[in-house]
Amino acid sequence: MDVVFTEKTKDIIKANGSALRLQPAEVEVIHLFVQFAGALGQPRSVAEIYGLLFVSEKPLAMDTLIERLHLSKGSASQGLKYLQDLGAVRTMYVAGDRRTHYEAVAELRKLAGRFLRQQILTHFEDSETRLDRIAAQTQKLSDGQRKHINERIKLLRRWERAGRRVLPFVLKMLGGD
Amino acid sequence: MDVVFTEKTKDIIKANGSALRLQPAEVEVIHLFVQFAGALGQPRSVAEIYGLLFVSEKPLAMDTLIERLHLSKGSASQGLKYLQDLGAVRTMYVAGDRRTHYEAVAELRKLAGRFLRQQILTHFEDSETRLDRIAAQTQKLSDGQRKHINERIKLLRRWERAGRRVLPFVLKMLGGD
DNA sequence: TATTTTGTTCATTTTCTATTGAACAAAATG
DNA sequence: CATTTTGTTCAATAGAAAATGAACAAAATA
Repeated sequence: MDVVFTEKTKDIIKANGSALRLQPAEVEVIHLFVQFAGALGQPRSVAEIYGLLFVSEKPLAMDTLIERLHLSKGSASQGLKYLQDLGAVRTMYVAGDRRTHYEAVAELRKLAGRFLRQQILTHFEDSETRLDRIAAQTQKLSDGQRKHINERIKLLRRWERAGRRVLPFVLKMLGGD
Repeated sequence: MDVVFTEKTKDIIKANGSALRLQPAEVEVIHLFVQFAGALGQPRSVAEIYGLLFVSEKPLAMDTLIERLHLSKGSASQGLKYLQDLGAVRTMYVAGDRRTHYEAVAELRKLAGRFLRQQILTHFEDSETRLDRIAAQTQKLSDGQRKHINERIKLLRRWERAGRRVLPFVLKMLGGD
């Protein structure tokens, strides 16, 4: 008796070669990233993509991610774009396959650096300008208030500087991996 | 002719004493915190509360926060509880007023320390256990896969240790303010 | 003890974010 | 050049998180 595959199964086999179902160990690693992403305010789908690429031996194409993680095309496309912009994923060209393949960038220093820069440093930058603007708006306040608010502005300036100074240090400590 | 206040106006005056409307400078400072909170995934109302306490000369009662920020009772109550648990706000007892008054804790070290501990360190802790569990689940994988996944686990362990080591350093650098 | 003040809790609603999937585009294939 | 493959974009939807306000409780006050 011939073995007959449904369309869907054939597609899956064709696209993936083998190993469709996520292995328990893979699920766990992905789950780890999903949790951590939650703490950092990153969307689940992005964490799933990064997680699967992280555990996978070889670079994966978008189709594979979609099938194995049950993502929509849109999520996969956008998630990969986001990760690429962040520098958390890089593309690899695989001979004889015209699909773009992705692999996880697994260097903590790069990851943390990019993330912190994008997420935190941005805000420092425009807070500088904003603080100047605030300092110019304190005339209408009572004496006590004005004095106090100016102290606060100074404090915020110090915080900002401290934050800036810490960053390169952190990156150095996250060093070689 | 007598001046007659509506109930509402009377209440406001009674509760607040003066200075109901937020000053532009105050709005700006609050806005700064709101933005930053966004980057850290904290709710707007919490940032508003902290922001107003931060710019205010004197500790404020919940009523005042509700009126000046147009918060609901629920948000104010929950927000203050959250900030207190985080150590970002402390209560002050004001003579002759039985309402609890709050003031912002404005020491960067304390703020950052508590926040990082609550937000990040927690996840490190249970990832430790989880990684052990994953390591025990790699038998069913192909040789290549298993080898690769074990490398990844080692890497994650190093990341975790690096993260832990960085924290006290950061706090020391955020030092005296 | 009745009333007011102060504050919490939590079910419901609102608001915001992430995800989906259809429509579209560009390139490769036959 | 029609078709398939690969991928992007974006309006609509689903889902999650935050805010609301009514109900309740505890303590102070009259």
